[in-house]
Formats: sequence, C-alpha cells, structure tokens
Amino acid sequence: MSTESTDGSAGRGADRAASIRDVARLADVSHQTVSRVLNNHPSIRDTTRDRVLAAMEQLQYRPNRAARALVTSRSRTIGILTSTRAHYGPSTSIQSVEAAAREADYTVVTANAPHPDEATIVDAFDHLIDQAVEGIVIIAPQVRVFSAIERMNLRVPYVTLQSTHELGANAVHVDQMAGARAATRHLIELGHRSIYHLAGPQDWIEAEARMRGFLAEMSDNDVPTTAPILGDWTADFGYRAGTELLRFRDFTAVFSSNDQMALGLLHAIRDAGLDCPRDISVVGFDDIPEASHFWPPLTTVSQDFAEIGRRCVELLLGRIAGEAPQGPPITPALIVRNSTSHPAF
Amino acid sequence: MSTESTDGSAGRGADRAASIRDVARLADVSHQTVSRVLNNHPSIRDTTRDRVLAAMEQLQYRPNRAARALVTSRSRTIGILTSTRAHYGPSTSIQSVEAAAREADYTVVTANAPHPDEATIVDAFDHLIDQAVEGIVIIAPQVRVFSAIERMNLRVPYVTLQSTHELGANAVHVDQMAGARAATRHLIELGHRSIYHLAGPQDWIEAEARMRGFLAEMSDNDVPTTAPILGDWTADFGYRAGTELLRFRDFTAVFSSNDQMALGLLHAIRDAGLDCPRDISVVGFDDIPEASHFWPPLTTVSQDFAEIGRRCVELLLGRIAGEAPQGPPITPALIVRNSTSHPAF
DNA sequence: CCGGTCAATGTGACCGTTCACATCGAAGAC
DNA sequence: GTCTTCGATGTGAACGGTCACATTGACCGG
Repeated sequence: MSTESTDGSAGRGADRAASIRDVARLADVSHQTVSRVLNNHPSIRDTTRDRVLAAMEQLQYRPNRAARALVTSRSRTIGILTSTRAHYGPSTSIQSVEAAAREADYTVVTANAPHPDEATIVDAFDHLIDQAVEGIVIIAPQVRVFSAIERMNLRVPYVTLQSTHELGANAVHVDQMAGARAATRHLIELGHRSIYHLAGPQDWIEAEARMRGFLAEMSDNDVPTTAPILGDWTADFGYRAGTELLRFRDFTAVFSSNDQMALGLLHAIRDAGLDCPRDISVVGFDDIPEASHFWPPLTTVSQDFAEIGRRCVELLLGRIAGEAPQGPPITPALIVRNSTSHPAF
Repeated sequence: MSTESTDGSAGRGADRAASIRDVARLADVSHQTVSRVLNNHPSIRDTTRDRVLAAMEQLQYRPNRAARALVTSRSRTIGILTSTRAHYGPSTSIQSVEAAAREADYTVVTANAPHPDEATIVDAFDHLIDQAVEGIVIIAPQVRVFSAIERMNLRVPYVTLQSTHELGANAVHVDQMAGARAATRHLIELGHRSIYHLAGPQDWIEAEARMRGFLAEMSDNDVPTTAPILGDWTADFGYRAGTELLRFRDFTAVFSSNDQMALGLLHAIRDAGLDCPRDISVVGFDDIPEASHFWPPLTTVSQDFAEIGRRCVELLLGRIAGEAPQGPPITPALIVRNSTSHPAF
C-alpha cells in the first residue's frame, strides 16, 4: 500500500465500492429495481431479478449499512451492556446473544462497564446510544444500572434478567430462586442444620435472587438461618471467607452463589485440614465446565447460559417490533456430585 | 403489515432526533459551522463555538454515525473474530480490545465462529465486512482463519498473535515459546526426565508455539521427548487424557498447554490414587484466576491477556493509519505454586 | 371499447454528515 | 491606497440507500 497521507485527491472516488446505481447500470434497470431485489419485493419479474443478481455478483456488490441506516433510521444493531466478560456465565450468554442476533440479521456491539459505579455505566450506555442501537441487553449488576437508566432516561427498549421486583415486560425470567431453593433443600435433606450462604454482590440480580431462594428455603424448613456473607464472585473471596469462617467451625455446609467462590472455599477447607464433604458440604451455582473436575467434583446448580442469551434476544427483538413475547421461565437444575454428603456427627 | 401510520395531523419529522441543521438554525450559523465545531476545526471563533455548543446541549444533539460513515466511508468500527468466548483468556483479551477501541473512539463488533470449519469462519468474516469494519482483530484458531482469509481475499487490515511463521506486521508478538520453555525448564531443573506435554488444538497459534517451546527446551537439555498429546483446551479432555496416560505411569510430570486441561489432569491423578506433586508434577499455562485455588494450587505461566488486547488495538489502529508500530514482545512469566516438586524416586 | 385494477418498473427527493469551493472582511505588504 | 493573505464562515453537492409517487402496459369486466 502506498502511504500518500493526506493528499489523496487522486484515488479517492475511484475505489469506492459498487453502489446500487452501479448495479442498476450494469443490469440495465433503475436503482429502485435493484433496491427492490435487495429487499425482495414481490413484484419483480424473475428474469429481472436474475439479471440484477448477476450484476451484483459481478460487481461484488455489498449493501452499505450506513446508507440504509441513515434513511431508515434503523441501525439493525443491538447493544450489550456488560460488566465482566471474563466470567463463564456472562461470556457464554453474550456469545449466544450474538449468535441469535446475527441470525436475525442484527449486529451486536458491546459496551463494557468495568467498574460498577454509575458514571462508568452511564458512559457505557452513552457509547451504545451513540451507535444508535435499537435495543440493549443488560448483563451487569442491575441495581446500579437501573439508577443510570433513570438518570439518562433511556429511550430504547432493553431487557434484563428477571429480578424479584416486577420488571415485567423487560425481563427474561430465570428462576434463580428455584435453583437456590433446590440447592438449599438438598443440603437440608442431607441433614444439615447449620448452613452458611456465600452470596454474590447484592447489586447483581442473580445474587439477590439466589440469596432470597436460600433464605426462603431455610425458613420453610424451619432451619435457623445465618446472615449471608456478601462476596464478589471470585475464588479469592471464597478462599478468604472460607478461611475466616473455619476459625469457628460452627457450620456443616455452605451454599455458594457461584462455582468460583465454591472453589476458593474448597481450598480453604483443605487448608484448614478438613475434608469436603466429610466435614463440610459445599454446593455451588452455575455448573461451569470445570466444576466436575474440582476436588471434590462440585455439586452445583446448572444454568443454561446459552438459552438465556437466546431468550434475551428473542424478547428484545420482540419489544423492538412492539410485541411482548414472554416465554416460560428458565429453571436451573441441581447437579449432585461429590461435594455434599450427610453431616459427620 | 398493518399500515397504521400517523394520520397527517402534525409533523411526521417531529420524532427524528436533532440534526446538525437544527443546531445550526438555533445557533444562527450555517450547518457547516456546526460540523466544524464537531470536528474541532481550528478557525472557529470562540464565541461562535460556545453558541453552537449551547445549541447542541439544548437540543440534546448527538452526531449520527451512519451519516458520517456514509460520507467519509469510514465506519470507525473494528471487528473481532473469535471462536470461543467462554474461555478466560480470549474473554479477557476481547474485553480489553473493546476498552482500548472505545478509548480511541472506535466501536467494536464481534463475530463468533463457533465451529472451526472454514465455512463458518468465512461467514463470520462476511458479517464483519458487512459492517464495513476498518480492521479486524483475530482471536481464533488461526490456521483455518488464514485459509479463509486467502479464499475471500480480505481487504482490510487485521492483526493476530505472533506465530512462529512470519506474520510480520500483522502480529502482536507474545512470546509463548519463552513461556513454554520456562515451564519446561522448571520441570527439568526439578529433575524430571519423563515429561509429557498436553498440547492445545494445533490450529491455534498459541498451542503450536507452546508445543514448540516445550520441544525446543527438552531437546536443548537432552531430555528424551515424548509425542505431545493434542487436546481441545477443556478440563474434560485433560481428565480423559490423564486417565489414559496414568494406565502406564511412565512419566513424572506433565506440562499442560492451559490451566483447564491441567485441572482435568489433577482430577485424573487423584482418581488414580496418586498425589500431585509427590507422584506427578503438573504445570499449566495462562494463570486463570482460579488456578491458585486448584488442588494443589497450580504452577503455571502467567499471561497478560489485557495487555495483549491493548496491543492488538494499538497495532491495528496503527495499520489502519498506515503506520506499523511494533512494540516489544510480551513475555509470559512462570508462577511457581504447589503442583510441582522433585520427582519421587 | 373504455375505464379500472394491478403488476412491474422508473423518477426524484431525502436522510445527516462532510467535502470542495466560494465569499467576505480585516490585517498586513508594498 | 491597492493587492494579497488568511481567518471565519457560508453554499451546494455528494455519499448510497429507501420512500412516495408516477408511469406504463396487460388484463378484465361490463
């Protein structure tokens, strides 16, 4: 490539890509006819269509999305607002959001809000709005996000995961509470009566729902509850919390709000010279692909992150089109492995 | 379609967002002056600029990217081609690509090629090209990608990670070989002489480089090499391979090409009634955040995925601008934890 | 045979921005 | 005092699509 920097007056117009009019000229029709072929309008004679398609092929024509967006004022783009991408769950969901969107001929742009403060979130939203996204899928700590939404009175449709609050039409309903209840019930049925809950950050809707599921199940079974410990999803936190907790050993089981924290916990249990599940039972949440290879293989609650992503797109595109398709809730399932057993005593 | 359009009551343009001309009218200047303010052109009188900015503020003006892209034929968008997003390394890099891109006022769109066959990859490229991306960051199995690139003679700049082949200006150089050598040397220095290598899929450039590093270091130290085992990055594979390998027990150490496979390996070692590191030493690669909580905490090679992402963007934007900024190579570092020790005998 | 409907196509304006070029003073240069 | 330069601004035409509307035959009913 030549590096003629700013001058460039010579080549400029020459190598612009073929436009609808170039195709029209070659196919000997009007540009509007080409446009009709593009949008497969019904009343185009087959022979004409073929001629146009041939011309497109020959010129390697590609429709210009910017031009289309300009005139229709529809970008065919949806945004994803996310905070951490490095975690298995969000990543998987994002991936399937993207696949589903592409399927529907939408493009996805993502905006990351690395810090969960409101300014950062507003920034991320702003970035998406600048792209003229038609809708936004939110995969992030939602409490903060909502205050940001209010502050900037967002005008595009968005979807989130269902909270315990009424988000109604905006939310894909994942029954986190049911999953958390199943995990908790499993421990109770094994005979545990002193169960701690390692919760996630409370501004994540999932974390809150799981915590509520835990508390509800405990109380339904008349098991005395202990105050949940609020964590940050990381294995490091699970390790530290576990180390701290084990100084007292006043419990026989822990339900962790995700698998990473459970991993840290397992580490802490070993470091304390104890055995899981003999001394302490542990249940995780998410069923990341590594969970079955933890030591011991982790009993956890499986979530279909890919399905969540698909459903988000389905709902969002529906709302963009003015409908409100509400599918059935997605229910996580308990997967029993080896990190849980009857309490020792 | 229901054609329930607006009855001709009021303006139909009422809904469209404010344009440059609306701002111009309000600020009592020409649209071109507004454009100049937008692109901070030097010769604008301060008072004029202020007037325009005030008008923008009042109308909540946002530049229309589509219009700008149309006329400049520059989309200010870069694409990411990726295969798996669910893994820690790629996710982290993608996240930092996005952050760096946003910093430079670029937008990122991602295209996923879930299956590594050429058709899928061509599809993904196609999707990106449709967005008129100005450049592409490739985070995917590269061998297949390259054949796809050839087939569709890609006209936009792209960057990848450095392979052992000469990619020259297209690649950010991550010295995977050095990392792999460090890991291997560590095992050799501990006294191991029978070392297996669990490699990644060979169409991933990283996998190949790590394998070559392993082989080179082994041969430099006159340690007899065994044929590497080609895996798929998953813990499941590590487990299965480990189980298989341990039927013979003709080795004392394994260098795994990533941490997930190492995790599966640890699982297999325990299942065989053996102890890591007493019986078998294991070294991983990547240093995912969970690695320090594995049992035993994993000796591994740390990679700065975020830095990789940043460098990809730096290089790509440079190339888009016609430069070729080549930074120093990124060198991974060995992190010694508890999964390695002297061989028992 | 004539008006009407409809399938197939064409015409010109418009979306919101930038670009090339024009204009118009004011400030030096001589 | 006139010419030139240049800073500050304006004018109209792109860019590549879609939209609303016009046009043309062919077919059909009465």
